[in-house]
Amino acid sequence: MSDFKEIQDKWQKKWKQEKVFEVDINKKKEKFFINTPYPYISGSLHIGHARAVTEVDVYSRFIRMRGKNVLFPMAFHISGMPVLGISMGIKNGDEKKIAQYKEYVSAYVSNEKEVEKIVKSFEDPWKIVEFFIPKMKDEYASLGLGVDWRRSFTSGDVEHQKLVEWQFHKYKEKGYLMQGKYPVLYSKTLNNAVGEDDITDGDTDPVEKREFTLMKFSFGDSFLVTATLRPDTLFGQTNLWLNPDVTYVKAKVNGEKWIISKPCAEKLSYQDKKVEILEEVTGKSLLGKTCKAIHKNTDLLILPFKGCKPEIATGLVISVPSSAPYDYLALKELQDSPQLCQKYGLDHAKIKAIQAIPIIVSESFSEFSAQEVCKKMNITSIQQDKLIDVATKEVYKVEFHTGKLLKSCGKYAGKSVQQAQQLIVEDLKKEKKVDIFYEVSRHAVSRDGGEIIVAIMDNQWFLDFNAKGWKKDAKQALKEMEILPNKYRKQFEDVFEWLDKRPCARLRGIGTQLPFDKQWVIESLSDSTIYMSLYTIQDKLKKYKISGEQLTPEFFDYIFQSKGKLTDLSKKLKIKEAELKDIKDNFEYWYPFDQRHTFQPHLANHLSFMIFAHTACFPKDKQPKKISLHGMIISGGTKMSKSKGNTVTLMDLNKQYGADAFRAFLCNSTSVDATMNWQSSEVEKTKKQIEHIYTLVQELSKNRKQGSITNKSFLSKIESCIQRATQSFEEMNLREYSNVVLFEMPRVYQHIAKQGKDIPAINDYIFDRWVPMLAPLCPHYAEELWSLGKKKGFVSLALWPQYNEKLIDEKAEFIEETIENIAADVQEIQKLLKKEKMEKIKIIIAQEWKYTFMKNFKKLLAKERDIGVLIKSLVDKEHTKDITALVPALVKNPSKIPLVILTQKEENAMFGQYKEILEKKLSCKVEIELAEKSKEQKAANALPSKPALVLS
RNA sequence: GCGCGGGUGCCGGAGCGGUCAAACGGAACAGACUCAAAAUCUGUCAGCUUAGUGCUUACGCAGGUUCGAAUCCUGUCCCGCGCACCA
Repeated sequence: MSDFKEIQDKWQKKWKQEKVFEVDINKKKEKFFINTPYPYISGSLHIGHARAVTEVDVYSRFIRMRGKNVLFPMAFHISGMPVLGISMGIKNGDEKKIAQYKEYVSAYVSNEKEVEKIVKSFEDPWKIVEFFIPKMKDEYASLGLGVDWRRSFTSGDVEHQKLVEWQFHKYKEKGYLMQGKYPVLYSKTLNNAVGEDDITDGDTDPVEKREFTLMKFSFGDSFLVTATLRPDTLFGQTNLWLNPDVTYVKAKVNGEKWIISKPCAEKLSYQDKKVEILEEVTGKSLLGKTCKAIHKNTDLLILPFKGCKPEIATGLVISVPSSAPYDYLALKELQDSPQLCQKYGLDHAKIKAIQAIPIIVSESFSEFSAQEVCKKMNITSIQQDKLIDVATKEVYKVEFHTGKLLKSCGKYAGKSVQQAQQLIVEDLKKEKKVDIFYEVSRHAVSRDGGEIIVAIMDNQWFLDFNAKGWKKDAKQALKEMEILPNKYRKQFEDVFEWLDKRPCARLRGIGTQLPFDKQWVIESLSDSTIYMSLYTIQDKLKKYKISGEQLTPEFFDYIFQSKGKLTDLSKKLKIKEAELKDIKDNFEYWYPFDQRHTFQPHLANHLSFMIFAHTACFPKDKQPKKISLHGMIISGGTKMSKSKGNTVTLMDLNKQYGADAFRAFLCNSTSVDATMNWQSSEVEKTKKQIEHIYTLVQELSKNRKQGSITNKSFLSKIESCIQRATQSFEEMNLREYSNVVLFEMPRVYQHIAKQGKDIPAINDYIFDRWVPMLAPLCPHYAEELWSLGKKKGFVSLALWPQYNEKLIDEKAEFIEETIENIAADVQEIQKLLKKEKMEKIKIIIAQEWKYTFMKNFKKLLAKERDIGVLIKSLVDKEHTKDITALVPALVKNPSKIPLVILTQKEENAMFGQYKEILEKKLSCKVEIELAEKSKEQKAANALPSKPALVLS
């Protein structure tokens, strides 16, 4: 057996040398442009990266063999934070990152000193890109991809950047961009917005932004400002909590005097507020005083609760003892203990008089949910904070979804909690009694140790998907697009419906600057929505040495939108007319792309943006034609991750299994849209299977000669294999296709090979078909077999076999099956009889009338199920008894109706023909007789294609 | 919570109104080949039954529609994924 590695390298080299996959305009052929999202540079590639490209490759190889001019290009994405993050990590001496990248680099470079030098150079992000891109190309190529690498680029290349600039000019012209306020996670030390990977443990314990409602309680010339997540409990407020040990501040916030915690004052200054601290106010000094309620004309007592933390929100909390377990317990503690009140100098009687106000009932709680949940969970003390947190969540969950406001809530009575939250905040906002404050969901720090808070950007750039007409255009484009599988269309529609505004630029990261506001960098999902168009012209831009300055908006207007005049543009940009025309011709020939194949979770973001972007930038006839989606990939039953150690890189893959085994496993283990589970033991089996096929085909190729094949059943089976493979492929059902070439074909071949007849002709026939059929799946083995079989040219460029429908012969297959069934039945009976030797087998063919009956019955059954009616219409006087017995049995078990119903004569002839074969196989005499002439009792049991058997 | 997808035999995983005890693969068991093993091939692989083509219980759970449901509907439990600046 030849080594897969050797074969793989040999053919990959040949493909490259002979430029097999470099394609140009060919007006004689129909073009097919397929692509998949460009991968992000981040180190070694793993099998997760490989799924989309491999599926595209297998499928596109089929399309190519069907005679189309196939373009499969690929590029690389480097925008955004990750590359920058790597380089910053290395610069900052992040040991984990340095070790990780040393490992990656040493996979390619053996000299340790050299490795160190290279990793050090990664302090410049471009060095990372420069180092990894060639490696990634090689790794991709090792999968046997038919990529036209001449058209490759990165999202940092000038051509790409100019394209994106043009795109954003288009957005601006159409009014699809807007600026506004936007809350972001923000590091105080980095002075910048941060993402998950900038935050310590941000990936494992994500930080969310929470929207608090600030309520302003009048207190002399100032306001005591509390923060709550439950504005719906407004009417249950009984008092105010603050921490007696904390020193608060009085601060001027947008002109008003607010009493809040010190950290809060600082945070507010990041949230679009003007803040000036006036003086300090101790918590103690406020205890026992009152402030004005905001929803009615009463006073609220200010009471101590040590659970109020100055770091969270304002450090002041409004008390709702009916719904909030903390409030209920804190109040109860004071009410139960005159001593405690005395300690704080409070009037116990006044506190004792405070009563929880019922405001909400829900599915599982009464109007005193706080009290109830504490009782249920055995919470008796304010000290049990872990339990109280759980209780609070539980109450909130139930009340939020099922709660209704009671009469006590004035005009909000009868509203659901969800509705009330919105209405109350809206109304109070009008009266200027509330404000909005954002807080992080947990204490978090950025990697340099700085605190994470929420800041409001007030000139954030947004893509406005609701801008005039955009959605309508996108929906229309979607309508005309093919979605595979189509079940995802509805999801697209839903996503389109809720898409609103999306921030599209950031203040940091690698990428293209917003051309009209250069402090912003276009965000990395927004800069990768129309780059597929660049594939059509990138090689020409390089060939004609077009510079960045020449790639002006007019240039793209002309190429992509046919705006402007060739002669004027040529003069202006100093590009030769012929060159401009060639570039445009290329775009016109290849675009739009025929298919984009990608990961299903991209649907709600990338793919949707892509459709929107295309409607904004390209004419109607250049919209994407088809989107196909694949499922995710897991390893050993769980998500791949470094920490689990179950990541399989393409380098591992190449060492152990090789491209063909991987391709076969990928396509065969599951359907395209389902989750694929990588299990090395299973891959091993697939590898064996393809090696087995390789040996088998190699052997059979040695004994070939054109000739006629008498076995019709065999021909029929192979022709239907081709038919099935072809049809499956057309629907991109790679699994079914691979089933046919990996399992069905060898089975059929081995079955016929055993009969030992017409072997050279059979070998010749199957070789010509099977090898090309294997080529999309296992291109390396297929090429090798093709050349071993002395065929000319690349099988990758050969034509896909045509199937001959006329040879697909249900009857022939049926006959063969029937004979095999008879043989099996005989052996079965023999076993039951424990009969070692048989002298004779009598095959008794059913009575003639049963054949006509069966034929009629089958026809009738298609539209009639009523047994009574069936009997009535089928019965004849002679066979009443038999028919009344047969009909119910056949209705109940239609599997007894033969697939093909022969005539008695045909069946008799068939058995006559196979008599000798049966005799040989069963090694005894075979006698055939018609039931009409038989004296055997069993003769009555015979049915079409199920003769009665009598052994002796 | 919202949205989407899914729960099938020892396992992976097809099937999406009748030919379904359920494709295909794997494991397991028995047999052939072999000195032996691997590979390969053949058979068995829910249970019972039988001179064969028969019966019963089965496709998360509970109901329903239908002559007929793994497949359609309703409810219910469980699992996975996405939820916006993150590529």
